[in-house]
Order: sequence, then structure tokens, then C-alpha cells
Amino acid sequence: MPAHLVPLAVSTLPESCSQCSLGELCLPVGLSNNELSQLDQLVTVRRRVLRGQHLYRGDDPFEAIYAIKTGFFKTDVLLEDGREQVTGFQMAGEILGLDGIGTEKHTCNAVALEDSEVCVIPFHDLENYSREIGALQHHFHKVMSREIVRDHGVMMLLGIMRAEERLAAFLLNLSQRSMARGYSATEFNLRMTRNEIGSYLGLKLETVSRAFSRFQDEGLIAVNQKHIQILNVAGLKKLLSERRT
Amino acid sequence: MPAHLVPLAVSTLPESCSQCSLGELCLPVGLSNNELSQLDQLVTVRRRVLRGQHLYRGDDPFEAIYAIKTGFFKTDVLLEDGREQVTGFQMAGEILGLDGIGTEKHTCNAVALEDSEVCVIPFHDLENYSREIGALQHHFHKVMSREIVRDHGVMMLLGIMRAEERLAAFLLNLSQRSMARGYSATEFNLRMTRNEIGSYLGLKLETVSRAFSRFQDEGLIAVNQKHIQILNVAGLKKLLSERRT
DNA sequence: CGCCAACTTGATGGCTGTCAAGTCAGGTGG
DNA sequence: CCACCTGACTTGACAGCCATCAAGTTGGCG
Repeated sequence: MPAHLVPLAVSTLPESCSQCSLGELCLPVGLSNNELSQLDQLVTVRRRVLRGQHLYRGDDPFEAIYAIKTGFFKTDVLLEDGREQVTGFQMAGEILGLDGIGTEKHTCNAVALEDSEVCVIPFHDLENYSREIGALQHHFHKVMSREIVRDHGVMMLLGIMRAEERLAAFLLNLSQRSMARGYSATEFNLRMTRNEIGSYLGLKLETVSRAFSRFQDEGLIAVNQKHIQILNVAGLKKLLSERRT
Repeated sequence: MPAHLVPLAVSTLPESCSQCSLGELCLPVGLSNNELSQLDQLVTVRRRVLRGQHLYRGDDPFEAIYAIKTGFFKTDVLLEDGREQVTGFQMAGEILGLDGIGTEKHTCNAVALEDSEVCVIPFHDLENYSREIGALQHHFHKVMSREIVRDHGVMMLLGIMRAEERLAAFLLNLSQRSMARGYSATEFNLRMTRNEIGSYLGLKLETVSRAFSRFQDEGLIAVNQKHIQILNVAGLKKLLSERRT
């Protein structure tokens, strides 16, 4: 359908959880139709966050968690001396803000790496609905648990992998999440800078750049600035399993 | 009271959550007496885990989470090639097993580093009680959130700190948790080996050993095998804040 | 066209890993 | 009781990976 024929309303009307195309990637997993319509009452506000803007900052009061509807975020923690540790990159369907529940303040920053839109889920309301909808409660617990497991994976990256292993794991992870969202598993645009990748992987940007170049020389990937094409998935995976030391 | 006069029943009778001395360190935070007695129905089984034994292993089916009543644990993830990443050390009052909720299988190993006892909290029951007891639900969410925040702290350790900074942060963390449990903040016995500390901190055991020695030379701590005495808390903290690069 | 941020690439250095030897503490068995 | 053994730890010498410093390139944007 030519662009001028697409009804404007499709993109401007509020879209409910029950109609959201993200579906199983987000919170509404295994809910009945009736329960889904309750979710629509829980999630009534959406918020646009332009590239470079903060969704929240460390120390902000915690009031809601956020489901990414469109866009791409990073979360990071800053040390007093200015050093940054990127704790994660989040894409559509993933949940932001879980760090704030424990202290009722956010403990990291969430920054949009491209123009994004998030669904605001007031946390107090979520807990209320969770008490009525067992499936929602259970799924929320799963989301939190998976975040913990994901963090353990990052610890392994940082604790025992070498530079090229870390970058290979990073690319394979992006590839897999891209595929889960219906995009290409082998070709995508990085939303983050080399510096941000490095901060996430515990490396300096030069090291990230060099690893990209080496992967390209070896025919594993094709790099053109932020555009990445994975040419040899098996080769990347092999980097992870084959340990010499 | 001489040992032979201590009523045997004190140590052998099951002790309920409502009588547990750990209190605020564990799950029962901000519960009414009535709610506490409900918790007593939730937590009815305790399990002894001797030093070196596993509480659970990766891939075990997930059925319960565990509150440490006494003892000390480590959690770790093993790579196929045998390398180990220790993801955390847990002491009395802390919760184990949250990693398993998301996939219904445990994703790491939990090993007792001394003879320990845990309270078994069947997860399905916990969710049921959570739906009735709002304070329990909320506190459980806080526990999970704090685990995520803790993991972010480890990422910072691994991602941007140098060896001595990591070890200083580690010692200060142990000190603070020791104090929270009513033990000395400045003197304690390490339950883990240098190798396990190194795995947690992303360092080799020799590096850990050298850092201990340097701290001792500088008068920051006194080390005698596993016995650690912190002589200069401020000095250790200074190591964290003063960054030269 | 010019500026700037992001990136690439090279040269050098340092922190930590690796390898090795030796010490120490605890436990076992003769 | 003591010799022995083993695992944990310490310390030294050396090496390698990655950080640092530096210079140059590219692409986007006013």
C-alpha cells in the first residue's frame, strides 16, 4: 500500500496491549482475552523518548517500569570520576526500570540510542493487577529472573572471556534478538558507538575496533561503520567454544 | 549457660519464620503478626547442605527458592571447557535460586562453602501467598530487584576496575554484610579460596594473593590465611575513589 | 566547505596472566 | 607421634593481551 493511503489513525491512535504486535516478546504472555483487556487498563500511557534523551536517571524516584514499544536503549552506571559502565542494551519488547524496585529509586540511567517509544507501567498498579492475574504475576517474575540470568551472562563475558570472544558473543546475542523480532539475523545496524560497546564489554573502543577489523579480515563479518553483516555464524560461535588457555 | 544445660529442643525443633532471628535480613519484612504466621505455613521444610555439597546445580528443575538460615554459599556458572565464573557469595538471610524462575531450570550451581542450612520456599506456594499478602509480594520484588542491582555492581567491578580496586570493593562489601549480621565489620574469616575470589573478581588467584600482600604491606589489612582484619577502612575506600587514569 | 564526532590503525607500555618453585597448614596413616 | 601428602597459598620471573597515546580517515551536518 502506498504511503499516502495508509490511514493516519493507525499510527496516532493509542494502541492497546491486546492489539500490540510485540505480543509474546513483552509482558502479555499466556493471558486470556479477558486478562489482556485488563492489561489495557494497566498500560494507558506511552512516552516518546528522542535519541540521546534519558528515560530516567540514577536517583530518580521509581514509579513505573517501561516496556519498549519501538526503539533502542542503553542502561549505564556512572562513577564519580566519569567512567561509564554500560549494563545493557535493550530493544523492542524488553522491560526497563527493574533496577528501581529495591530502593524506590532508579540505580542506573536509561538513554534512548534512537527515537523510541515506551509503554509506562505504573509499578504499584502492576502489583495490584498481579495479585488478580496469576499469569501476569508469574510472567513478571520470569522477566525479572531472566534479567538476573542475563546479568550472569555479562559477568561471564567480563570475567573470563578475551576481547574477541566478548565481541563474538555480543554480535551473536544481537543477531539472535534481532531475529526474534522478525528482523534479519545476519544483517543489522548497530545503534551504539564503539565506545558504548567497549564500555559494555569491558574493553576500550580501540580494542573493539581492532576486533571488528580482524573479524572482517577473517571473513567472519562485513563491517561498514555501524552496518554489520554476519558472514559466518559458525565461525563466530567457534570463537566462543574453542579456548586455548 | 554451660552447653549441657542448653535445652536440646532449642536447636532441634523446627523454628518458624515468625521466630527467626534473621528477621529483617530475610523475606519477612514489614509483615503483620497475622501475615507472619501465614509465612510459617509457606516455609515448612529446611535442608542441611554440608560443606562442598550442592544445593542445586545448573539444569536442575526449578521448584523452590531458598533462604539461607545459617552458612555460606557460592553460586557459579561453568563453561564447557571447565572455566568457572563465580557469580556471587551468599550469606545468612540472603535468597538463592532466583535464577531458575525464568526458564524453570536452574541456570547456575549453588555450593555450600561451609556446613549450612536453608529454608525451602516452594515457589508456586510463594506466588500464591504473594497474591494474598501484598507486603510479601512487594518485598519479594524488592529482593529480586536488589539482586539485579547487585549484579550491576559486579559488572562495574569487572568492567572498569583494576585488580586492587576490585579486591578493596570486595572486602568492603564483605565487611558491610558481616556488620549487618551483627558480626565484626573489621575482622572475619573468608569462607572461599583465593581461586574463588579470583573467579568472582575476574582475576587469577596469584593476582588476588599479590593484592592481599600489597594491602598488608601498606597497612590496610592484616592477612593470615583466611583470617582478614581490616586496619584502615578509609584507606580501602580511598582506593575506590581515587582513579588515576 | 569546514568542523566535529566517530572510527581506524600503528607504536609502545603496563597490568595482569602464565609458569614455576617453594612454603604452609591440615589431615592421614604407619 | 611424626612423617608424609595434598591442597591452598605466596612469591618471583617473564610474557602477552589490551590500554594508552598518537595520527590520520571517514561521514554527517550546519
